Amino acid sequence: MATTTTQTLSEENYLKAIYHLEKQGHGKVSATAIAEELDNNPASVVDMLKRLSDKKLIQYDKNKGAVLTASGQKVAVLIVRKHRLWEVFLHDKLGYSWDEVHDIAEQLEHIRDYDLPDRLDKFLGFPKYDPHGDPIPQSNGNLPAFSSILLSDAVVNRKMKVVKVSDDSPDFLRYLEKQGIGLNQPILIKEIQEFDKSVLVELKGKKEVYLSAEAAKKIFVK
Amino acid sequence: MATTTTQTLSEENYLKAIYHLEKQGHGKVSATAIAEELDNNPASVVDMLKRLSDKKLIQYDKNKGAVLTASGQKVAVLIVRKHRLWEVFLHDKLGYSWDEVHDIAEQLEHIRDYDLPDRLDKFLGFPKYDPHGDPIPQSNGNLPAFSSILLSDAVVNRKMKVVKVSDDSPDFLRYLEKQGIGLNQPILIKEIQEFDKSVLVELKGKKEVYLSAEAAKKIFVK
DNA sequence: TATTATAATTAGGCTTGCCTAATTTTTTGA
DNA sequence: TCAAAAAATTAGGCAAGCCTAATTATAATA
Repeated sequence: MATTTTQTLSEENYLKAIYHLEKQGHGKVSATAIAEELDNNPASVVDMLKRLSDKKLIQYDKNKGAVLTASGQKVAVLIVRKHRLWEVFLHDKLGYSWDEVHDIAEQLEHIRDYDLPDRLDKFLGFPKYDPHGDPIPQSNGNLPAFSSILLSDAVVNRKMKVVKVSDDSPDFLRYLEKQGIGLNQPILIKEIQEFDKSVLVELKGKKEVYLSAEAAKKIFVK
Repeated sequence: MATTTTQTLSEENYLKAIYHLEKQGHGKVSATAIAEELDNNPASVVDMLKRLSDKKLIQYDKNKGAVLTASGQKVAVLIVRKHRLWEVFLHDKLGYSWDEVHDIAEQLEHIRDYDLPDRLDKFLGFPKYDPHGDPIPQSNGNLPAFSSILLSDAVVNRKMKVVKVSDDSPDFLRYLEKQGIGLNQPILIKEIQEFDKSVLVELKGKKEVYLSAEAAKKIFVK
């Protein structure tokens, strides 16, 4: 009974937003949280949640927030898969830097073709992670295993490797770039300041950099 | 004074349609012709022509039809460039057949990024023609030289090569495929029937095929 | 608990881009 | 030239998605 309907661009963006918010796990996915994520008005969100509910893509209850149904989840995961595959394409094949790929992938993720994600996946050599270290959902919807800790939770004097950043905004990524921090790069945590939780790390070439607590909370290491 | 505004998806499709109709040169580009091309209602077309006129992307006069302005032309050519580059990507890199690429490129052509067309072009090795033999506009808007004649206008007993088809619909392309006709393929025109203008051609392996006058009018040879 | 702040909802409105039906204009050809 | 056919336009409407402003529920706190 796979009544496979199609989603509008806007519906896809809502499902993706709900998926990300569920994943982050800051409690229930409220209308306000979605509005903030998508930078639009709570009243608009209520409209859309109604529509997504009617289409059985989510369950919505004012008190419990929005929850993806199995089919909503499937749609959302596919969008994330496409987004991350396209990011790899843009980065690896077209030479875009990691701070440029997100916005373009934001458009490419909506391209509809049954075969395209798998063909792209194969063409790219079945990558496991995107240029920000985020795991790429497989064709079956599974996410590759991924273990890491926040840089802000790391132990001093341990050699680690940057494996993911959880903020793909150009501003943040360019800031990291400027500090000399990139994906898969070894770093040594020298000290964590007590008073402001800022982290002093040593990069290749003995270069030392202070990262604010805010930044350290967006960097995952292993 | 390059007041570079952005077009909606629908506006882009109208500009592209007008571009193609201008190119075909069946006289003026009327509202009805556009409606037919886009498979929508003439009343809707009038709406949109008004909007495109206001934005100075076209000039519209009921009697003279729609004509792209310089800036409208620029937008249209870029869309065509993107469409054809993506078709090459889908065909050459992802292994799609020539009847599958059009519909996906129809979506990809709307992806917006200043650098993308040029980067894609470079990545693909600066192709001159798409998988249907249509010339790809260069970065500066120029079209590569292209000389060919319609198969229906060809002379009997001449060895020629299929260089372009002017109908990218899957049905037509799959029909050609089934007949054994593909791009860059040598064919010998054996005879043209007087009574129905159908064309008998010889393909590789001495295989002989009758093509209807309608089909022959959509195949370009050189 | 009562008050206040926050969240959710409702009502009403806007733009885009499409539609149908009716009307007017233009073209064609008898 | 004039009637019929074709093309263009106008009027009125609709759904998707967004908005603001006003209202109602819920949660937090003095």
